[in-house]
Amino acid sequence: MGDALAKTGSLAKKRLPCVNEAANSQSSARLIFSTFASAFAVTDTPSNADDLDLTDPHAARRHKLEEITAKGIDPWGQRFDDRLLVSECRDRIPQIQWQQKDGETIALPDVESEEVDYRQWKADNGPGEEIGPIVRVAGRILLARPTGKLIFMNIRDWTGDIQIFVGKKQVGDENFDLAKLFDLGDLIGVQGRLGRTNTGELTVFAEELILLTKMLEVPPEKHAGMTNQDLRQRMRYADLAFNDGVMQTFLDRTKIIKSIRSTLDDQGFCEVEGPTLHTVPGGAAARPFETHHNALDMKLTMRIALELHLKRLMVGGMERVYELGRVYRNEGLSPRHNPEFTMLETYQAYGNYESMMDLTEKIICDAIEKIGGGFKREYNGTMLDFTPPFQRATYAELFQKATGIDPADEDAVKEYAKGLKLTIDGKHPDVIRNEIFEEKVEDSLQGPIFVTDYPASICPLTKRKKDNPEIAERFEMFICGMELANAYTELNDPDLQEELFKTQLEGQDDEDSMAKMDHDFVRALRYGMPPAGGLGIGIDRLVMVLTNQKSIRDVILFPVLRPE
RNA sequence: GAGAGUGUAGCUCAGUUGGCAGAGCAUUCGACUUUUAAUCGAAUGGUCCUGGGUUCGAGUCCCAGCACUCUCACCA
Repeated sequence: MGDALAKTGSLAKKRLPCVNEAANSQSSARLIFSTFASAFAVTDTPSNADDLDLTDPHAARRHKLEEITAKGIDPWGQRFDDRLLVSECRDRIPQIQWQQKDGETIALPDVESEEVDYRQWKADNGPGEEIGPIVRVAGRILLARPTGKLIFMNIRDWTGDIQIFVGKKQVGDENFDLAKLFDLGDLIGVQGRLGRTNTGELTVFAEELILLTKMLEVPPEKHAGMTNQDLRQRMRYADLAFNDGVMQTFLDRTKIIKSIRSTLDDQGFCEVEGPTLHTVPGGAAARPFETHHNALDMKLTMRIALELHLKRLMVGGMERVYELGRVYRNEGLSPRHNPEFTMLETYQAYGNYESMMDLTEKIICDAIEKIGGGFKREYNGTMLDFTPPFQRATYAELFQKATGIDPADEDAVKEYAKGLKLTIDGKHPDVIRNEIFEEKVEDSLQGPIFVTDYPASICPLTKRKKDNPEIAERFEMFICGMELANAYTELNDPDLQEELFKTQLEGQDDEDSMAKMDHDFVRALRYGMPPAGGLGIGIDRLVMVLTNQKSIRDVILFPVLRPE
């Protein structure tokens, strides 16, 4: 072992002019690299090679890194032009054909099918040879099956996996020696013919191998992957690179968000960016994160909602406006809560909560069409049907159905609350009603379902029903017990709004209340905000439901974690 | 913030009544030119989360702490 190292060491000095003919041959890149190689060769490599424990996976990778450098190959790669994505290789499958000796080409049989034995088929249709396009692919090595003078590898780019065939005779000694220095997780480029192996597997038959980047860490277990939740989130890069389906979930998230924007844009909505630093944390009932502005020496809070600034813009005449952005709430974590999360809020002048219901359906159904999978889809083991229109029911109906009591009967409600061991002292009747509702109804709403017409006093930013001031024109949409959307016919009476800000709801602490006085907002309303419908959608939760992920942390790339 | 569970090799996990620390994958060496989580043979690899305690002896029992997961609370 020591001998081998000594040899490669001297080799490095002899072969300083870059011998990596296989790599990209931009001469400037080579020039830069030979400087790199010489710098590396001069820098003393560990001399205690005899002590190196090569069965330590990390040490083995470091050692291969040195051997690669000693060959004059840049282990960190160069620009790699004209490559095809794996998905594009799949598009070229029809170009793989069988050419008989007389020059006639015939299509391959359905090699993917169980019944077809491609090896036998070739014998029956021979003599001849398989032909296919020359392709260049790049990706991360996920699996390797070396069989002597032959190596099968599976590489992955962000569109899929493909098999690589490396034969010693086919690629030549130099390429083959390089391939033997590849480890699982390395990023490589391959040029070769696209074809099929005897077993019918789509394969790039390598003619040229290029190391694009060496991986120095050890990959997770190749079958089980990285299952530890904490590690997955802490090292999202490894989770994305090695765990099946993770990339797809996040690409779907992007598709969903793009789809939401395009649905709204198509209907004439205008996207804006409100401030994330607020002086009054309004628009929702939540504890804010606090921060401090040095030059102004004042307290600022991170926004907990988008609402009040979007409504100011409605006053200004932006008749259809939305923001799709991050809000921050200083509260507990759970599989459904992350301290920062993405919300859509949108407002439509001259609409009401019913226009928002239609819009919600459209937003969700459009997104489903973009990511595919149909309106009937599974979430967490239950089948959900998103075929519009979604189910609708009033708050009172659902309350009555679940509890058997009339929500208008205050005494009966109080008795029921006592039965649930809820504390009712000093609480507003609507607050008690709502606690019962949350306890008995919400969790059981499989949905998607719109719950409409909430008690007015728990909705301080909502317009009351014309014929019943006790009821607010509001809906919430639930799926699997999760609240996904919340919409109002927006309150635009400045005096009533000011009144609602002033009167704290009975039984609610200041910090629990939505009713935080925002004088400028009330002034804005006095300038005249059109009657409007407003809608908020929890984007992370929507993505959870549409991508069938149980935890919000599986749809947020970098959820909040304690430091390592 | 409360309760329950988990923490053992780089990764995934076993570990019996308290009695020498185990497997698979990965890694290293050997064999193999159409493999499919390749296979076969051999080897290497440990702060058993941390700190105390009980004991002749602790991965295992007790106490405290840390981290994660789940449930609940706050909340969307």
